[in-house]
Amino acid sequence: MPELPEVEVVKRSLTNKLQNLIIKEVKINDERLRYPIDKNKIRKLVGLKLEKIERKSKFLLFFFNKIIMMIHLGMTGKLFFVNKENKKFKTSFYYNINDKKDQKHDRVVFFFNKNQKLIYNDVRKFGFIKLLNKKDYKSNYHLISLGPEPLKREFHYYYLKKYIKGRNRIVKDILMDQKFVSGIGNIYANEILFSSKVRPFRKVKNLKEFELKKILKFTKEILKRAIKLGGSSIKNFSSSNGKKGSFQQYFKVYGKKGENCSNKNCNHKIIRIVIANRATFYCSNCQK
DNA sequence: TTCTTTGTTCCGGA
DNA sequence: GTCCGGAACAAAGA
Repeated sequence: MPELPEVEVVKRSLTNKLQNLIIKEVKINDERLRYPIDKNKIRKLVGLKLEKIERKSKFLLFFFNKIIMMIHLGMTGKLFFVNKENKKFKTSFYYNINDKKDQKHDRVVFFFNKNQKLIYNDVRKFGFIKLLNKKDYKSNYHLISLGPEPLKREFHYYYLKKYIKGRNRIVKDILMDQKFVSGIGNIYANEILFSSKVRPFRKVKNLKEFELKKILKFTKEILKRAIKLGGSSIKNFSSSNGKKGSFQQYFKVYGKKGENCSNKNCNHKIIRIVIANRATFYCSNCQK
């Protein structure tokens, strides 16, 4: 579930805590993630200083001298920070260190100096950790074909117009296409289209200029607001007794099948359909 | 047992 | 060759 806003929140919070610390040990509990972890490469991190953390699309990039560690959280990947008092945090969110259910899925533990730890936890193991040298990084196939970052200036009307020219695809599909724009997944695609008042299965070639401009505007607005609110936490996050991201409180359609449309003067119910095997929610009255 | 969840890749057909 | 849509895949919980 982590999409651009959640990954950005993780990046910011970890930067505060881990920048300039040195890795002392890496413990692998389970290397069988989406791609098996290269144990030899990951051990080479020992002794290196974490210089900075960046985010590209939904990827986290941990820069060490000569080595870059790329982490993708997949569906259920989480990064926990554990401070020297042994308090465990999910990014900025407090967790119970003794929660055995959580610990079961701790796949990799990074021990830093000053008694700080970073834990990669992943229930379903769809995430991955790759180690790249500078050369691999430049040609990495995950990164090389990514479209622009939606919050940057290069994601603008003329780019969009040019990209969709001659394409016969539906708008929800293209919003989630990482080659078109980076970092948007199913949840935010649903929300963006609701705010833009565009039905998810409209063909991009049939969208009017004002509709395309709304999609651009709401893409930027919704992602920014979600980052500001600490991202969205859904499902199993609710069991924690600490702080959570709160954007999910502002979902207007995602997961709202059968509920009343949130727009004033609309008494229609939110519909759920499946597009390209993905749950898709919309209001047939408000979205044209 | 079956269904659901997601991002990504793969493949067949147009 | 390119584009598009659907299926498959990963794993685990309900």
